Amino acid sequence: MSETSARLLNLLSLLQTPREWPGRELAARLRVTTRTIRRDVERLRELGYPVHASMGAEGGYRLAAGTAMPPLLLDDEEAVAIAVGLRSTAGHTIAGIEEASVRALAKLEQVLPARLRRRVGTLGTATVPLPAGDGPTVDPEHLTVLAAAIANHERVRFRYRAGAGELTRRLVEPHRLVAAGRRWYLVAFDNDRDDWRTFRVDRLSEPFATGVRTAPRELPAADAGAYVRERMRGTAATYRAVATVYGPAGEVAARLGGRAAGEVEPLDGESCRWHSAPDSLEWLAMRLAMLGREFTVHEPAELTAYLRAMGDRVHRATDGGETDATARPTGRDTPGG
Amino acid sequence: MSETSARLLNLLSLLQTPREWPGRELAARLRVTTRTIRRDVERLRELGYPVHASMGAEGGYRLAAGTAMPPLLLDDEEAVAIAVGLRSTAGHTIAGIEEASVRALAKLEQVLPARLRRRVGTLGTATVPLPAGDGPTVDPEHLTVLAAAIANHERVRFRYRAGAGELTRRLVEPHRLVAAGRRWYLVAFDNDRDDWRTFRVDRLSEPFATGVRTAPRELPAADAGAYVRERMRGTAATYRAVATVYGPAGEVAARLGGRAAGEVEPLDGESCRWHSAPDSLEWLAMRLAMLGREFTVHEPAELTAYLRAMGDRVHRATDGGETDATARPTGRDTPGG
DNA sequence: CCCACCTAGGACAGCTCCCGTCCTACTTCC
DNA sequence: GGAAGTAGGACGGGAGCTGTCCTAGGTGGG
Repeated sequence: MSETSARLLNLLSLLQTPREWPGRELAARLRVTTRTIRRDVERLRELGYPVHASMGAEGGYRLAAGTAMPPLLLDDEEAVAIAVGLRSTAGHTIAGIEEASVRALAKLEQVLPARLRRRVGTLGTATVPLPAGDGPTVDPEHLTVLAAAIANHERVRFRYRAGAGELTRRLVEPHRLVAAGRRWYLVAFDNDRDDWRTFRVDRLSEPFATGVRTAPRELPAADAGAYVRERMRGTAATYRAVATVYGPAGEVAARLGGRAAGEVEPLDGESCRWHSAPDSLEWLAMRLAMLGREFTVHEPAELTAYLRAMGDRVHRATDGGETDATARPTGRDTPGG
Repeated sequence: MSETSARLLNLLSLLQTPREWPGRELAARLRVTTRTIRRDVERLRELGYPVHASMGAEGGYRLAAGTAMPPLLLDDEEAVAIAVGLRSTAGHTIAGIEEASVRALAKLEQVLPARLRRRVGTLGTATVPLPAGDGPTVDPEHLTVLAAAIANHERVRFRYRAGAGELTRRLVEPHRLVAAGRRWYLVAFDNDRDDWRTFRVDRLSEPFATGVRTAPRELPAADAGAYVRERMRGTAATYRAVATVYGPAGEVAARLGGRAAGEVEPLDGESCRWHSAPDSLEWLAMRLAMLGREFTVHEPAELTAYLRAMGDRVHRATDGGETDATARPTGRDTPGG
C-alpha cells in the first residue's frame, strides 16, 4: 500500500493545526526517522505547500499560506461546522459567492459521512433564525442536488408549484443555478415543454437526478444571470428605501451592516440619509426598526405602509393584551436594566 | 519528487467533483495508463476513501461518503465561500458548534493564500446584515488569532476596554474560548494581574500572539464554560419571552425558525404560546415584530417596554415625518391593512 | 443477442524512488 | 558556549511503482 502517500497526508493534517511541530515529535507520531520527516517536508514544499520552519530551540514546522489551497484535512466537528455555515449562507444568498458556496457545499456533502450528515441536519434546521422575511427559504439540499446534476449533465425530476398553486411534475435538463436578489432560480431546458424555463428553487420539491446523462445545450442568451433577470422582471418585488436617520452617519452605517446594505450619506453631525440597496420590504423594515434611532421614511410608499402596519401590531401587542389585570408589579415604565 | 503522491491528491480532487469520471478520462488528465488509475483507485480505497464505481457503459468513478472525512480539495472560490460562511456564523454563534466553527476557520485562514484573504475580507465586512442587535459583533479575525494562540500555548497581547471605558493593555496566557449566549469570552491567565480573568472578545482589540510559549496551566474550575457562566452571572442580560401569537402553531414555529428559537405550544387552531429560548431583548423583539401576526407579550416587562419604544419610533417615522409633526390622526386602534 | 464500453485485477520486467544511518553546517535561545 | 532545532549531502539495500500484457465480469443499446 502507498505508505508514503498516507504519511504525507497525515503530515499535512498535523501541520494544518495552528501550532508548531518539532520534527522529532512528527517523527514519533508518524513512526519514521527525523530524516524522513525532513524529506517529507521537502516533498510538500515541492508540491507547492509552503511549510514554514522556525529555527533554533523552540522551533518547529507549520503550514503557511501559499499561492494555492492545500487539501483541507478536517476532523468531524470542523466538517459539521463548515456544512452548517455553508447551509445557512447558501440558503440566504451572499452577494458575489452564491454559486461557489453551493459548489463547496455539494462537494462537502458528497463525502460527508452519514453520521455527520445527521448532525448537520439537526443543527441546520435549528439555525434558520433569520427573519424568514421574504417567504419560504430554500432547502440547501435541493441546491446541492441541482448543482450536482448540473455538473454531471444529468436530467432532473421534481415537483413544481407554480404561482397559482397547481402542482406539476417536471423533467428537465438543468443548466445553471442563479441567485438574484434573495432568491435562487434554476435555469433548465424543460423536456416536456421542449423549451427553456426558469424555476424558483424554493417552489420545487423532491428533486432527484435521474442518472440519464445528456449533451449540454446552449442557452439562448448571453449568460444565465441575464436570462433570469430578463424573465423575472417585475416578479422580483424588491424596493429601494430612502430614509433619514437621526444619528451619526458612521454609527448608522455600522449598524446597518457595511456596504451591502446601501449607502449612508451624512446630512449633518446628527443625521444622515440612507439610500438602501434593493431588498424586500421585510428586510428594509426590520433594519430601520432595529436601528434604535429615530428615522423618517421618504420612499417607497409601500415601506411606509408596511412599517405602519407593523407599528400598529406592536402597539396592540403591548398596550393592553388580553387583561391588563395580569398585574405587572414593577410597572411598565421601569426602564430595563 | 513524489510523483505518485501528487497524482493521488489530484485524483482525489477530481473525484470530489460531483460527477462521474470514466477511467480513461482520468488517465488522460493525469498522464498515466488506465491500469495505473485502477491502481490509484485501489490505493485510495486502502487509505479509507470509498471510491464508488458504477459498472457498465456510462460508468465511472466518484468519491462516496465514507466513515472518515477525506481531505477537501477546494478551488479558490470555494475556499472563499467557506471562509465567508464560517466568519458569518462564527461571529454570531450557532448553538453547539461554536468552537468547532472557530477551529475550522483558524485552520482555513492559516493556509488561505493572501489574494483570497483579501477577498474574504471585503466580502466578509459586506455581509453583516444581521441586526447588530446585541451590540458590537465579534471580529472573526480576533477569534482565529486567539484560537491559534490557545492551540499553540502562546502568550497573547491585546488592548481591552472594560465596561467603564478605560483602555488597558493586557498580556495573558489564553486558555479557552467560550461562547455564551450571543457573546464570545476568552478565559485566560492574566500575567500582569497574576490571576485568571475572563474577557469579552468584542471588547478587545489588536490581539496578537507574542510567540512566547508557556506551560499549560490548570484552570481552577471544572470546565471553562462553567467558569464563564459563574463569573458572568448577571452581566449576560438575556431574557425569556412568553407570548401568545394569533396564528397556527405550525406556521408560527416555522417562521420563528426551528427548535433553537424556543418552544411553540398550540392553544387552539388559531393561536399558540411561545416560550422563547433565552435571548437579548433586541432579538426577541425583532422575531415578534417580523412575525406578520398579531401577538401579546406576557413576559418580561422589559420586552414590553422595548417593543413599545420601538413601536413609538416606527409610528413617528411613518405617521407624518417632518410635516405632520406629532398629530396622529387615525389613532392606534385602526387595524393595519 | 451480441457488441461496445466500462470496471477489476493477476503476472511480470524494469526501474525508480524511498528509507535509515551516517555525517556536517547553520540558527537561535538560555 | 551548549542544547535543541532545522538543512541537507552520501550511500546501500530494499520496497514500491509503472507499463504492457492478459482474462473476467457488469451494463446498456442496436
